[in-house]
Amino acid sequence: MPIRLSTLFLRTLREDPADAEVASHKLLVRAGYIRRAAPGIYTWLPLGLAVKAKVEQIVREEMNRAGAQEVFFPALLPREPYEATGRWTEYGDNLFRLQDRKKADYLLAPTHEEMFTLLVKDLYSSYKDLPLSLYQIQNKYRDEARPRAGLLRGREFVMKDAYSFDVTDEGLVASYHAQRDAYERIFRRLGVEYVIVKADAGAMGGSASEEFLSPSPIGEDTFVRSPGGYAANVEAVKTVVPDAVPFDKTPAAVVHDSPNTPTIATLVDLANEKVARADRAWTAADTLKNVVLALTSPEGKRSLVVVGLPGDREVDAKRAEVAFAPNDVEPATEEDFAKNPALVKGYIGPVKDGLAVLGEKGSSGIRYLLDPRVVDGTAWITGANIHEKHVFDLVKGRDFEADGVADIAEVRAGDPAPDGSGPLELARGIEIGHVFQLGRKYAEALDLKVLDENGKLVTVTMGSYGIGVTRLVAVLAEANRDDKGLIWPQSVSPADVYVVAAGKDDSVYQTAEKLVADIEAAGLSVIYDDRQKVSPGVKFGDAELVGVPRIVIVGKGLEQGEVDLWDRRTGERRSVPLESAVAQLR
RNA sequence: CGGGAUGUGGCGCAAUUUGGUAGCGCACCUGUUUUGGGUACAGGGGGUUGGAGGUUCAAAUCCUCUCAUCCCGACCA
Repeated sequence: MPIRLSTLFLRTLREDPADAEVASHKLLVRAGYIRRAAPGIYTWLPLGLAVKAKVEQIVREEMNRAGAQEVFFPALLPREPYEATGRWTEYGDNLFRLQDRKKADYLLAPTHEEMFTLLVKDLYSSYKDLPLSLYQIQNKYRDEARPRAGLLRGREFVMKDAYSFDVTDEGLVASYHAQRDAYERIFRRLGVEYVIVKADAGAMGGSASEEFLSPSPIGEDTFVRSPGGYAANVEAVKTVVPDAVPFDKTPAAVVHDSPNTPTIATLVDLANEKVARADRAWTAADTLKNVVLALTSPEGKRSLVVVGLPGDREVDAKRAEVAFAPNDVEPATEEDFAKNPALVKGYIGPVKDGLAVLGEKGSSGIRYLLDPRVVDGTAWITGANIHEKHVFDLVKGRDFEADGVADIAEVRAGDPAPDGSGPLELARGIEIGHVFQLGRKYAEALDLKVLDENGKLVTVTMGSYGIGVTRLVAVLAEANRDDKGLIWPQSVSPADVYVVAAGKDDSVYQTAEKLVADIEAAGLSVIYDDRQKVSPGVKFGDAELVGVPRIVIVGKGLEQGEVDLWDRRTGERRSVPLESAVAQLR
């Protein structure tokens, strides 16, 4: 049966909703696909549900083809499994927690690693049962601090989450690639542009991890890519280490007075004024900035670390977070400085009077790490650890050393790609999928073990694979639209064909009715605008807003025995004989 | 959590500066009209102006508090 606009639960809006910012959000609301129920929580109307079901079906088919089996967990879960893995607390405020009448703790699941792990543990106990891949398509709940852009970042959203279970590391890699391949097929079928970027595994633990990002200016994730095809999250970019340089011609380090130079900019100005060189001017890149960070371990122990990096670069908070995980990272506070008088704020450097200050062998004992660009032989202007004094030509490998490397400086456009494939450019993307080799973290925490062929208990290794289904609907809407409305790819359109009956004669509606039936008999689904009292302009406007890519207009062409085929994407309209219309649509 | 903005019928807005008892467009209902680009006309229903307290003869408007939403940032598989 066709979807009839005369009875469809739909009210299109002429104006953009005031609370919507991005185009996909405005259009999905205006065209009657979704309604906001609460911040970051949306109701799906019939048209929206149809699109969501199309996306889900494609995901389902490719998951099944990849050998994964569908299950369905509750969204409402008890606390205990999440307590066992530490995530009841680790998830923090983002977790929706609630209590039943007996005051027992529950949560609305933000993700289901624990439950899948326990389910497999519940039923399986032999290596013969593995490998195994399971998945579900289900609502997830995260109490986001700031939901935004409609479906893009909601507090309730639909996710396909899959998990693989293997005995061996090689098995895990195979399962991982089966999912990764399925993802590529899914996004190709959906017509979604994507790039695969190397990602950091973050709080999920485990090792190998890749993100599928859909490039978009409204994306929340910044990634880098090179002309040679390298792509990665900024967190995952490894800085290219320059070769060591000779320093036999570099003059000995000299301390200069540098009053009122607490910042890099003021220091560079002073250097050019008082310590001018013949060959070129000093720049921020000649200075070594020593940033003091406070690390807090999971046990709550606080310690300081100093990181030296070229003065023209800032610390990237996300890269720092990754580099120092599982510790929390924050800038050192006044209190930290007060407790460590060896650190002369604004004038921090690795040596004072030729003796090491920073580093575990230094007088302060504070750990000292360097940006990878600070290689042996490079000379720097840096703090002298004396108020209002800096040292010039301090050479790494000659005058100072460090305890190690900290690759936490910001990545900039033009930086070389780690694999030598050219200069990096920065781009924005929306995360639409994520594949992880989790390893044994969850299996260990929840004691998922099977007997191997020798009758020995071995811990299972797992992978976790997510696709944001409702987010994909928003991504598709964002990428497929014009100023008139949505333009769905055929693969997810709420119907295959949209038939507009334009006219007032009953004969127009009778003919359209027959045509709709014929189209459906040919196996295509139809949305049929059968509203008799609505003017053609309104019908055309709604057709464009709703965005079914193929539209058939039944109206005044009937006098010549013709109907119009209207391509929503190109705007092209052409008249064809009524009898051949169905054949042309197929 | 920090910064900014906004809360007025279902939706989008005006009236707030200068207090006088709420108005416009869309949507909705009735009738006539129109039917290939959001027809036209007439009539109609619907709002205790986010909430609480205060000032005043009188509060959407002024004051205090509070709640909510949106945007930027922080945060975030």
